[in-house]
Amino acid sequence: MSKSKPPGLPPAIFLMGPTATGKTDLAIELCQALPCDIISVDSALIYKGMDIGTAKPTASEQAQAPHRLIDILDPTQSYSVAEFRRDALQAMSEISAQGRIPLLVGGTMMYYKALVDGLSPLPPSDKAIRAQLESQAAEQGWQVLHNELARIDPVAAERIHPNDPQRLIRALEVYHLTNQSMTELQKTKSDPIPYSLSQFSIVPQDRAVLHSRIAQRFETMLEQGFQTEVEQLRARGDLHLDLPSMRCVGYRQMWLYLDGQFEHKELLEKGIAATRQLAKRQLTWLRGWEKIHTLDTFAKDNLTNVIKLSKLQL
RNA sequence: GGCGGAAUGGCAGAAUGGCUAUGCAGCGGAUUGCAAAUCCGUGGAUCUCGGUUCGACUCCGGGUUCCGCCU
Repeated sequence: MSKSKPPGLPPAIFLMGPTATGKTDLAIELCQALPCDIISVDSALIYKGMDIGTAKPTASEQAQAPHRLIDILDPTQSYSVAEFRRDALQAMSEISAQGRIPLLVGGTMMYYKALVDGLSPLPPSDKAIRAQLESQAAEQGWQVLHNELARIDPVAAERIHPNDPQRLIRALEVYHLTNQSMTELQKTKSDPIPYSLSQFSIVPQDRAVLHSRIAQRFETMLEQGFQTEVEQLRARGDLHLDLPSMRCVGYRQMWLYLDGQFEHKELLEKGIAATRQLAKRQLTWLRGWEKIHTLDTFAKDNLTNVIKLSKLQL
């Protein structure tokens, strides 16, 4: 073990990137070359029974390289960034303790963000308060809630748009739960991540190529029985479109298709478009990301480069 | 071949003489316990040639293409 960094922080590797760019393949190669253990950073792979539509690593891929934080929840459940951060840090410390390197792989960029930068001591969500705020909005309109937020937390109201129910509810919820404004609480932040990070993203250089890979992959999912997978989830009877799991890209569109909301041709269009939009948002996160090495999906020397660039910080 | 109808942005689709809708897709951005979520912003069009008119997506004529019906 080499140790060139005075603080002696253990190493960790991040492999980020939009959907359909080859993260899993490279991660498995890395595991064969370095003493790495994979931690999934993906808000959809956490769900059991959602395999085809999430492009979950196959059984044989997982046999080659076990992934942590996959299949940890039932689709009726929900997860959160804070839970992810807790679970990921736990897994990272276990891996490091064994003298191995945590390799974080996935595309849920807010999870990475929270992991690297930490979170503020905000309270967890509260179902009852959310339900109450939502019914208030249904009666009085979201503008009323926004006005209320402007009174208790003008700074947050400034940046949260009145049409953004998710953030509006969260900001009000925080206040109701703590009697302090979100802005006040966000002045405190948890410690930075105690690892020496090597961060990579993998992306095809040409957007058109990314788009065609996305289209191809969605069609492959259909061939692999994606419709049946969603039919089975529907048949359980306890799932619905308001659950985070069923709002995942592809699942939502398939659900609506099975409801008879549109034709098969539109399913294809809408599923692919939703995936492209996801990729675009992921690219937006990546564009401003600090200390990142960008790899090209089609480069032949990605493995070599990751090893070389990671060692610089080991 | 004849008759009728239609041609508007990548797609769908309004506007019948004077402010060039709108939706979807695309593109850019935001992002602190649902994030594969949620939200914000945004370029781009009247098939072609001529005519009428102060002014044409709109009215008239020629052409082209498409659709339907008939022979």
